[in-house]
Amino acid sequence: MQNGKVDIEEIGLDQALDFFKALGNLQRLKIIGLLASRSAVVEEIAAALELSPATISHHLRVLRQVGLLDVDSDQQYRIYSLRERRLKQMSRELLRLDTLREGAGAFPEGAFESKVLSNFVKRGKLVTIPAQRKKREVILKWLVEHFKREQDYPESEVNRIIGRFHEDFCTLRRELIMARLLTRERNIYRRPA
Amino acid sequence: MQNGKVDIEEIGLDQALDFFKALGNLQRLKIIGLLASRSAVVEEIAAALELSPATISHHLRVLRQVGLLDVDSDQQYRIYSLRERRLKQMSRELLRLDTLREGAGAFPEGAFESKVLSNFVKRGKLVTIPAQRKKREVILKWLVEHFKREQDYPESEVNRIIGRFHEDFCTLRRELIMARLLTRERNIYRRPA
DNA sequence: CCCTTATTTCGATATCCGTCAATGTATCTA
DNA sequence: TAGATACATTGACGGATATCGAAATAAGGG
Repeated sequence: MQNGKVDIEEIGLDQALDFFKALGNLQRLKIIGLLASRSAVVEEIAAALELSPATISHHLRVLRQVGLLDVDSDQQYRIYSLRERRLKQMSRELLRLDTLREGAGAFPEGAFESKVLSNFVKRGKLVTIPAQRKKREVILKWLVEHFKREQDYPESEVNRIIGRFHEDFCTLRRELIMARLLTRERNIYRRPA
Repeated sequence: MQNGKVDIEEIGLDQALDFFKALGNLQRLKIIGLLASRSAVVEEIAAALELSPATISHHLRVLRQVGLLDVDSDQQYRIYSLRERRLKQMSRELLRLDTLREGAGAFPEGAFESKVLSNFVKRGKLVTIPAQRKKREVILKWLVEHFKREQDYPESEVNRIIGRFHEDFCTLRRELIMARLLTRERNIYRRPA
């Protein structure tokens, strides 16, 4: 390996993908295993795995492209060897959860929610109260947005606001309390901060 | 997870292969990333990745089969979550070199060598001395097998033994010394232990 | 019970990928 | 320089796999 070449690089989702793809193949895993004991030339590996040199050459290129192999030239031969440091580095850093999290993006807040809302809210009215918990949660969160935070509401006012969207304000008010989206003390309702 | 079930299992080459195959796919990597932030149901993931629920279900099965996911039932839903311990365990143990070494088998001592020998040795005679270093090494190792270890040989005896296989015993004798397969002190030759 | 909803399974299709023969290229030998 | 050797590359073929629609399954709700 040339001097001054940096061995540690930034690892993103693409790097991880290429790495796992490279190792997600039986022959390539075997090649790694073989090179873990000693370095070798193409024909040796081909003989060991009973594959054609062309195939081995192909696999070696894949492994080289993810930085797992070093190759030295000697006469006509190219001697492949395993970069153990790289392998260890990968196994350490590739599966760090924060890396995966940011690489994958996040749940689109609104993709599922907006679908539910568009299904249950027509022309500003809540047509039915979803029976399924996950959807009901979405509706309740949407409902509670019509309340200001840290402000006192008498029960009559709560009923009036909810009543704008659905006649059964009684059920919805109770659900909001159960979901802890509203609190009640001495018949005074608040939306917590 | 059920009580008493062992979380740590033996890891072989097949396990490693399935694991890397499972992660060697962009959508599945993204799913891991999503579930690293919070657990979710199939349709949420489908919405996040803009794929059909059927496709997500397929990917989730693959990830479940390598033990990366937990699934809990709630109402009609199945809530998938990431088994972080398993992920960490895999990243620690999967790429241990000794595991890979034994899983891959070793170089078949003789596959490459026997090919060289059959090419250069005809009816017990060495037809030519291979010019290429690797093949010459094979021939030299084969030659030195005709010497007993830890035994003194005068030069005339060395020449006689080598001469049984090739007329140019002079070159071969020198090569054997250079390859340290024989040693020479005061014109006495030995094959080291 | 019938209907709705979430998920899985099945079948079909398109794409990706592993493999090898043939060809190209560089290096070494005679 | 011609010829051999080791390896890389290309093209083609076949098998694996990702994807989705449709049908089956499961679990509730009215």
